[in-house]
Amino acid sequence: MSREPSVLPAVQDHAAEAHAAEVLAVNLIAVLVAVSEDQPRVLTIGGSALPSGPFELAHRSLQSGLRDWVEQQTHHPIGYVEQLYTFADRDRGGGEGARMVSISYLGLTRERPAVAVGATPEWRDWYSFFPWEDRRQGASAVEPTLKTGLRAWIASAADPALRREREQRCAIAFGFDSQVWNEELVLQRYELLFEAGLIPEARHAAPQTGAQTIPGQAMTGDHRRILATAMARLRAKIKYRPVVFELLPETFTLLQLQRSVEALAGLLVHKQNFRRLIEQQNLVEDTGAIATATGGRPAKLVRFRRAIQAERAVAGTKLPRP
Amino acid sequence: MSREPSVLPAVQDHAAEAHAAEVLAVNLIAVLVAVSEDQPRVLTIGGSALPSGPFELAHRSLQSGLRDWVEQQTHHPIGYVEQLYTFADRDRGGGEGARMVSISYLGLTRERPAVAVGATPEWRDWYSFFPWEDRRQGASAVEPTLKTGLRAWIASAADPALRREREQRCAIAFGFDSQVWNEELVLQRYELLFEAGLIPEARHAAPQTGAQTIPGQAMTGDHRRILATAMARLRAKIKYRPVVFELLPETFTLLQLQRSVEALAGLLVHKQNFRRLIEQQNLVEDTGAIATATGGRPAKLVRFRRAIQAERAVAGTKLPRP
DNA sequence: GGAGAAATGCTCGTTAGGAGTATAAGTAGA
DNA sequence: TCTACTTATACTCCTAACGAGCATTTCTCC
Repeated sequence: MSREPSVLPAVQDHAAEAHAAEVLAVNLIAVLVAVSEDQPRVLTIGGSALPSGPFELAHRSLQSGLRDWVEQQTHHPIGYVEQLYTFADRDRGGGEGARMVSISYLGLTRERPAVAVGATPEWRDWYSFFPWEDRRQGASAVEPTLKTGLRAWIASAADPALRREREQRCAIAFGFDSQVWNEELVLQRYELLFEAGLIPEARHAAPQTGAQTIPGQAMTGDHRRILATAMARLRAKIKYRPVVFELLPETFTLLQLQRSVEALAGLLVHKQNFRRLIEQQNLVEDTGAIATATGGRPAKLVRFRRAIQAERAVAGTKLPRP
Repeated sequence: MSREPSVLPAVQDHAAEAHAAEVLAVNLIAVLVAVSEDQPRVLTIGGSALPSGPFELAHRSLQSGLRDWVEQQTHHPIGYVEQLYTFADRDRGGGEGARMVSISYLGLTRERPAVAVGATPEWRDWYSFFPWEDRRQGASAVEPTLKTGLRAWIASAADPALRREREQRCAIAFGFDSQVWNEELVLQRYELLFEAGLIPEARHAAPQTGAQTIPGQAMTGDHRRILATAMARLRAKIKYRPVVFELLPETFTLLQLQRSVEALAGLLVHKQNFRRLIEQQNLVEDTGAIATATGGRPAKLVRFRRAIQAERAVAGTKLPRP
């Protein structure tokens, strides 16, 4: 939570109901996610910024403000919206004392008819911003670069205690030293790389080790961090709440469902166990239709049982291990 | 998420980077929790309001702003702070068009030397606001009143579909019809009671059924809802992150730990299984000291192993069933 | 010295979930 | 038409996690 630079000392005089409440600009930022062709996509403006806009008095509420203008931009209804995090930046824009409060949201939407590539807004594969987060083919291609960079950073620690600490944090976040990869630690990994100065945004913090920058596109301001937050939240959420369905078409096959979960988690799962899980939770029902196979035996087309939401405090789509 | 009244229609003209960003007052609200004498307490101002204050330019960040003035008020360090939710209310204070954005936080602190009762601020048992949430002695005393009220509300539904829906929501939230009580659904329960007009705050919404109001103290504005949010979050969190320790003294016995968990969850747990869980997770270590028993065989005094935080992506204190 | 209260140790049975084997039913191409 | 390949679907096995009890130990208080 140490996202804000610690510039000023703490103040003591703010039992300040005395002077009138100060006013600040409030901004809404959306991380809008869809899945197409087995890739999770995120909606960007100009390729490297998240859509964002001011919260206005005319808006009915924060959420509807967000909904309104996102739908206007994408011309698609957003099924699911949830608040992510609110933060305040001193740095941002307008000099001295200016302050903006940003409220970020995660939104899920269906795969939509393709929008022209290069257009604004544009859907981008979220792994183009976080290549190391995709481990569906095993360790990603950037892994060696990343490991080298982190090792250099660990080694560059002045005292042994600090070195030990860095070592441990890396081990947990990246699954070094026989630890397992935890797909939910997206934000921790990003923050480590940031601290280690291994990503372009960090070109001012942390003693440079001279190590090269990790592949993976940067984003405007701290939008990449916000995306990391969204990814972490979504990866956690699909395990205990059936939100994946917001990303799928009305009817789908179990494999499609599985591929979507895998795309989000960045991990492959055991097919048979995945099906068992879905079935025993009664999450889907047959439509009677059969999928025109892409190869292999045709699969039943199923649909999400919305009723399940009402029936019980729904456990959710757990995902089995690879 | 339908907390804001739907007054105005959605607006369409807000691709509005054009006109200058509008400015709004930003408020910080704290739900500060402690446990003493096996009761969870929440810090109130004037007995029925949560501490809150404006976010000011002088504050280093949102979190430190909160920390600053809460510590100033309570004269105690807060070990743990996490953001809860941000909302905007049209209604609140200064008429027409005035709008305030409120950012709520959950804070955990140690049991402190008692503050005089009746003082401001004052620590209050959180079950005095939510009597139905304490099921450590089995169903609470208010349960019959509550059940009657809800049944009346269900019956008052115009068409059968609506009736059926209400029935189901109650069954899930309150564990009617042989469903089990889920201690995490604090907010859902509150919202149902609100909708049913069974609590004082709701004295304007929903067709009154004439049923009496449920016992349980109301709070200023929507503070009771925020407290519900905090309770839900905390009850969920203690199951997968070792945050209970923030509420305990430096050294403690396993029973003390258990009682604290039970106090928060509002449920009793199986003692032996609870110990097994704690032990196999290596969450605590012996201090060598022995507790001067209150009755019964003396217990080992243990302390929380802070190291655990670093060692692994810590699973957390799971709690066994009653 | 007996009763009561807690601490602590151990067992048992069920279930969730990880992993693998086997078989069925399509498509694409030789 | 036959073969290879791909995917769907059904079962089996095994282990760890966890809910539920029983039993024993070690105190304090009558």
